[in-house]
Amino acid sequence: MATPATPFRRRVRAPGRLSAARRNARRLDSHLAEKVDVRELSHLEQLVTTSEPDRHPNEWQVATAYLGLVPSDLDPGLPSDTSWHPADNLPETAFDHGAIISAGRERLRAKLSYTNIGFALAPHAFSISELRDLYTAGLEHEVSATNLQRVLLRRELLEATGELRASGPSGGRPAALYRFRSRMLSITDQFAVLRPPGQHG
Amino acid sequence: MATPATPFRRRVRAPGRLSAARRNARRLDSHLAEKVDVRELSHLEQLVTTSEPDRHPNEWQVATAYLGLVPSDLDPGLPSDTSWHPADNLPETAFDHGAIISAGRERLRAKLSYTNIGFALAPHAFSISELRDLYTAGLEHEVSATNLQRVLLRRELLEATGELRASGPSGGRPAALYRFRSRMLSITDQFAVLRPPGQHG
DNA sequence: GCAAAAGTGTTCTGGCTACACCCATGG
DNA sequence: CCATGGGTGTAGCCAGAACACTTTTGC
Repeated sequence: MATPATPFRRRVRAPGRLSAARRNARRLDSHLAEKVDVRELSHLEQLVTTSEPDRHPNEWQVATAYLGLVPSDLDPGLPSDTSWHPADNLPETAFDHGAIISAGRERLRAKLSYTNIGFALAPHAFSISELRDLYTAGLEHEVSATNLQRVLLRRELLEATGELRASGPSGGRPAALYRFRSRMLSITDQFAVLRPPGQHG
Repeated sequence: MATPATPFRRRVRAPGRLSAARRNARRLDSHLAEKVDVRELSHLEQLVTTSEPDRHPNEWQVATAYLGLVPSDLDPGLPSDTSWHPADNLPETAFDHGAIISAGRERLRAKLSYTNIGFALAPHAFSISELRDLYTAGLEHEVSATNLQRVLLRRELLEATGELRASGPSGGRPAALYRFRSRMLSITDQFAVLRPPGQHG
């Protein structure tokens, strides 16, 4: 996937500003909300905290990075000084921001395997191939819709809604729609791993 | 394993004090060192940062928890107001400390599967059954020395030193000694998982 | 009919677990 | 010689990957 319109994106630093994902450590709910409406985030978890004693002349500053996920059918508005960037086409980043972004992607990648975190990326109802695209982007490797469907059904993470999506202008069988059984993050399969193609397993 | 003398332990709060693992966020090297000599830690990684705006009347306090590992053949000295506790027989913990400790154990458990982090728990040279005890404690489930040996050799994490450990007073074949090939933490097998017994796979 | 997209049936794989068996030492 | 602890050989298992094939739509 060459990430044309990667379905998940991550807040990064806009020129001259800290993004919402990197505010000074203060009360989370009141300050992340300055940039993105936290209520639109389907998942939020802490990544790392860095202290940068040199930045400010009189006091140590502590910055905490968060990973926030947004369902693919939402596009939260941002203030004009902040913007979205596809995760694999980021502008230059300063300091350790590159490492933090890697950590975020890595965290998502891992949790896609053994938790139901997909619910945080997906709309309430979706076809398997739509979900496949989300997993492909999150896992950073190709995923087969065929197998994804069976893995997630076997694990009982998904259930069919009974609805069908009308087929597109070029035809094709209408897709059955599914939803996540639960929208609470939980470790559903402690030891499960989704491997990239070519890594037989 | 009912944890008789669990070979890994974790700093926890002693009455009326924060342990070294939970100091206020300041420069790490200078403040963890107040309690434990950081140079004795074979591994140190950040867990979570919590801000507790209510604790101090005039300022927000930010506390960062770390997971530090010590090789099983060392026993770092502590100040008299601090002490070691076996991880599954802890004194009462306050606030979110219980969750933080779980997070630490969980982190170790996960990394034992897909990294070479065992080097941080083990002495420089060890027998497989000694290592097995460390893995058993860290993974929190029984581990077969037989299979552990082969898994870690196949992954090329271990190498034989060529030395033998003299057999004990009750006899038994002398154990071959091994060492970790590398003592730098690295993700050696991204998709590997060590499962508990009874979870065929 | 034919292309496109979705879905099903089935086989294959490989890393890990399980288990039977062999080796070296002490007393 | 036998108990004890260490080590090897090999079979079994199963989640998930691979792939062939069937179903449903648009034109």
